[in-house]
Amino acid sequence: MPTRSTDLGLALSEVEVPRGFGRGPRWWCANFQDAGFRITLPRQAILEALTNNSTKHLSAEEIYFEVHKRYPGVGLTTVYRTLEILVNMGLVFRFDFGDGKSRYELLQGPNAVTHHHHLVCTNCGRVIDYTEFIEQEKGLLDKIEKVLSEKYKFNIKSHQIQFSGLCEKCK
Amino acid sequence: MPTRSTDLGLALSEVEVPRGFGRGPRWWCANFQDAGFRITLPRQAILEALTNNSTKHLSAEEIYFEVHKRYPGVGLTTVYRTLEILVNMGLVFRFDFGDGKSRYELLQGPNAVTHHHHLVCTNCGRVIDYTEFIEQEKGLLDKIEKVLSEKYKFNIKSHQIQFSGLCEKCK
DNA sequence: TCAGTAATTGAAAATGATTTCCATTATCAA
DNA sequence: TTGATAATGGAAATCATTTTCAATTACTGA
Repeated sequence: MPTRSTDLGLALSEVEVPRGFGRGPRWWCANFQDAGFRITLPRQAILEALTNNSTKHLSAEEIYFEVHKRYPGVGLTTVYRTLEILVNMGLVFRFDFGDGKSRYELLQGPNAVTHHHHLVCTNCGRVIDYTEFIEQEKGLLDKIEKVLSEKYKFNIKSHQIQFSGLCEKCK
Repeated sequence: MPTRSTDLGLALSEVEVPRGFGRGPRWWCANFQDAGFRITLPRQAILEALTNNSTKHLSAEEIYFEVHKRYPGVGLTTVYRTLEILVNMGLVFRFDFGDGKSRYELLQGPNAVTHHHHLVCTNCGRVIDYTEFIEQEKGLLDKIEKVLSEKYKFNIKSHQIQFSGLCEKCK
């Protein structure tokens, strides 16, 4: 049985790897070790949760609940700490839709979402990931990124476009 | 003397109106009254502070300090309440650069900034308002806004573009 | 001009997301 | 296997923002 347990009452199962992706469930291990971080069970659990929910915009607490389903020993503090590491490493992007809590999305990995363009209702908080104009946006954004990187000496890691307004119900 | 005082110890001075702008210091009064809100001294002070600092990205507390210089009787609670009204009316835009506090910028009025495109350092929090590519961005964004408004039945009020990364010092 | 009335206010308390503290536990290089 | 040290979880602390509430104020109609 591909399960092992620890004193904390955690259990790590093997993750199903979708066919067609070049990188397995532990694609991030090299990132961690190169940066001097250790591979721990809580971190594996958190990355598993992020990978399995890459199309959602989970908050830290929602990630905690998600992790908690399978690894009840992992604490909310560790979720926050791990997310900070992941954001700093550029593996995860932190969004803010104005509802007072940060939201997180995988930037790299087997289920990474690469397009972070949103339509946000400022009243009810509904978020739509729109995928129209990807190509046109990409062309312009790449050009802008190149120019800004050089002019302002920034090492640009990501970008976002956000339209805000009122959705049909809230108008 | 163009100053009057109240029981709260407030003092409202006349505001210098820059020549060349079509709208005076009270351009927002109609917005407030049409929406059923009253014109009060604290609200005048807060709009004055926003107008005089339109190129900065002030937090609620910074706006409070700014207001406090001339109107020491105005409380932080009122600053928050007024900002919420202004954001809902579309006169002010609320940003979040990831440092845990919201930032506010005038969308309308004599000193309004219309271009909300930023380059943010995720380490030190430095924010650069870049003005390159305004025309090209505008063309594409207007087109996207039109299509998204119709498709998703949104009443879009504003947009933002944000590039995140590390500045020269933090690399 | 002058109340009457409901909106607005400031201070203090409450809230809620995130961080810090610290004693315990787990990872991994030697 | 072991020891140094990184990582952990729970509790407490922090900090931005919101709520509560009694006092004050702005605007309405007389």
